Amino acid sequence: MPNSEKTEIVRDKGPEARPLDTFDRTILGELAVDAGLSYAELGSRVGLSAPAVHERVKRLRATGRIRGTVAVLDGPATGKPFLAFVHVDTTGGSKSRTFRALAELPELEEIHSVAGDTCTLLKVRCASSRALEGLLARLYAMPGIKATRSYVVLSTYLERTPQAGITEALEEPPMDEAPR
Amino acid sequence: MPNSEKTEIVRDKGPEARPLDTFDRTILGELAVDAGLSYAELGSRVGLSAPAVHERVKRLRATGRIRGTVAVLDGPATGKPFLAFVHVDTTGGSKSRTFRALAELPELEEIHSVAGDTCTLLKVRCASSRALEGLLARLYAMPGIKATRSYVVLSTYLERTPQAGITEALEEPPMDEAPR
DNA sequence: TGATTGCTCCGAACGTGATTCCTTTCTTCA
DNA sequence: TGAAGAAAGGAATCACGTTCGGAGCAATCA
Repeated sequence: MPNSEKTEIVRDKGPEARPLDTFDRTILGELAVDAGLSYAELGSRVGLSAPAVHERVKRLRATGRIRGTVAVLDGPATGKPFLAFVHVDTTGGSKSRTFRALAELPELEEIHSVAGDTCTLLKVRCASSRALEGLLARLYAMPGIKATRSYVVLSTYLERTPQAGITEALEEPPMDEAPR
Repeated sequence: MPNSEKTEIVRDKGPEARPLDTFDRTILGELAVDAGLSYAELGSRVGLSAPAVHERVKRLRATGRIRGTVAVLDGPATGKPFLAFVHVDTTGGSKSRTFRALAELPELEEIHSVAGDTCTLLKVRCASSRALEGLLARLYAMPGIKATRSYVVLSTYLERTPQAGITEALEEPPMDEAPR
């Protein structure tokens, strides 16, 4: 199972990283689904030896393609069966201070600044609707919070971390008005 | 590093599982942040020996508290810098067929059925705004899709998988109208 | 109160797999 | 055509996951 750091630090290449060949993308695809694979198994799936995939995974970590490996907890099974998305309207003000305070709560899973009819989108997972109420109360106690609109999740059909695959077909020009 | 299965199958206790003591919750908290910890390191952090935490992690897996361990990929670094949430209005119809088709796309990260002024909420990560356009085009080609409203993410301040912690204070009664 | 049962923890030993080293091969550039 | 760099494979080493046996502890029941 691909270990975190532990190997000597490989200098972060930053933006000068190469463009991800097929091997890399296959490795990423496998690890995004199950990071508990042995290098031998991973190697046989992508068609490389264990040391070779080890080298590539090390590089994928060093270049920031892999941010880390985590255990995925089950919300309901760990006491937080209640999931909601909260749109927030804010008036100007120091959003980063507010966000930092929110991020302290383990109930907050995502905080995005979005374009649309609201400013901010939160993903909240908590124990009950009462806990959401408590969270909203805290929200309104913060400066610059104008309004919220909550979407309570009734059932979840899919929930996963970023995947490696890219559907090329989505990029095709939608209209046939010859770009040039 | 906590391995997946591999150990003999421990009978899934289903709902009869115990209520998660402090050790369990600490272990979950650590693994939700970094699943690459060795059992020895994990043990020293929670105050147990390696075999003891191994036993507990095995149980946490068997009882479904831990759904799996995955590598967290970086969207921009893997070619998908564009993130959006799409609210979808559907008229009755077989949603599960539609959802299954959508889940095939690696661009789809989340599909929730929600309560509110829309029916469904999608989280989409793709290569560009054009790809989102292509995805919306596919959406409208599906039966029962009435309207969509998209929120394009400008910047992400927090994004993580479910955490183990629970903020008890959120559960406190919001009003002082003595329940009894 | 005392004995028994079950559970969980720890120390030590074992085996597997991660990690490294080195050689070979392929590609690229002079 | 020759040289240099990168990358993959094979083998060896080493760390860690995993198991085993025993001890401590709490709860149950006689």
